[in-house]
Amino acid sequence: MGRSPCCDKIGLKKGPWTPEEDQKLLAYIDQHGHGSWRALPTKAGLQRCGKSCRLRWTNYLRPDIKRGKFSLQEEQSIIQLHALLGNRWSAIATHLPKRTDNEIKNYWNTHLKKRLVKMGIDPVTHKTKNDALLSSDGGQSKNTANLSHMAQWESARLEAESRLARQSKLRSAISFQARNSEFASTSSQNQNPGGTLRCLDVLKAWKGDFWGKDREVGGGSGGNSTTGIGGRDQLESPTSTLSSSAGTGQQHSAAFMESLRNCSESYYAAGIMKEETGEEWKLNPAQFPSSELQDPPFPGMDHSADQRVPRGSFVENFTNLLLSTSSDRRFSDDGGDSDMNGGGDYGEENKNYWNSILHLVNSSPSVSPMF
DNA sequence: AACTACCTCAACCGCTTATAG
DNA sequence: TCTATAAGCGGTTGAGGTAGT
Repeated sequence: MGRSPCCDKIGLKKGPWTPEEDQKLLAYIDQHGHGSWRALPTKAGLQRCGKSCRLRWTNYLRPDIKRGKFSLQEEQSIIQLHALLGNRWSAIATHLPKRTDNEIKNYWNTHLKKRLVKMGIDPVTHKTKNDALLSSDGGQSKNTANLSHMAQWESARLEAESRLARQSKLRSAISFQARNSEFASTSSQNQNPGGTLRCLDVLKAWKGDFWGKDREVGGGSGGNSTTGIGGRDQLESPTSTLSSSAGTGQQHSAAFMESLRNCSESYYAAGIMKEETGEEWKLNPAQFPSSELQDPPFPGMDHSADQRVPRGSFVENFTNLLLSTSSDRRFSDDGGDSDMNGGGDYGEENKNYWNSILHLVNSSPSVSPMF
């Protein structure tokens, strides 16, 4: 399988973009959408490869990118999501809709990682040095295995969500031409920058699978989604409709319409609106067998029934599981725990740490304002 | 002022995955 | 099923900026 020559082609420019090039790219995408990135440079009159154009657009020119300093909350979000997802920058970026994966990655490597190291926390494992020593005792293989198992499951979920997103993007691209005549610009919509509205909130999907959907729509019991208007719970998470009843779609739409009043890009809004109301995010059972999404081999869960109701508090179980890897706490199958050997202040710290991660993904922090 | 070391981040590289034919 | 192509993603690089000496 031969690799395309990309920028090695003679005559293609590399390096920093000039304002003139930016203008050309912006003007072209404004008018036509990006379409095929490979074909774009020729059509737009740019001496660049398509890949370079795509990166310039996604990382810099996209109109909805929030640039500048990261807020404290954004920093916390990144750290916590990194603890959960690792170096999955694109996945992390979906939780920080106005930030690009590249920006988050850079910020992590240049700021946050160093800060964690200074604090004595391993930026890879998110464990303190003490914890690393404890782990080396070797008495926690079971809990570590559980955590690993969960991480693998989460990875599988991310991949599945990713597939779904790509399919939806494709459909969007197809419908783009039709919408193009109505809207002056389609660039944001077509690209769906950072998944602003389509954020693949796999973690919420996960939560939703276990907790049911009444918390997802209109409820927003946790975190900052207090108004129900313009909040991510209602707007951007495609997964929020994955397992909800058909009736919730209208609720989504209503909340979404409300949020549109704050949206300066009507074309953008309309494009997504179509998808929200058009059941774009409904699961295709053929591609997502229910078992794939609803059968996590997770301790403490009752897998026997169709409605997989956790026997205990899912958050509690999850936190305990995570915590157990550092405090040698056994995790029993019925959600209980026993043999609390270590912990103390340190265990409490860890519990708070991981609880904060869960809180983050459950409550859709204030980093999520849509526009 | 001049030099050096370090930092930041836009951009590139190359691998992986998805998709069309 | 196989192959070629396109796109996405994460790791890395290097030019420009800044702080320290």
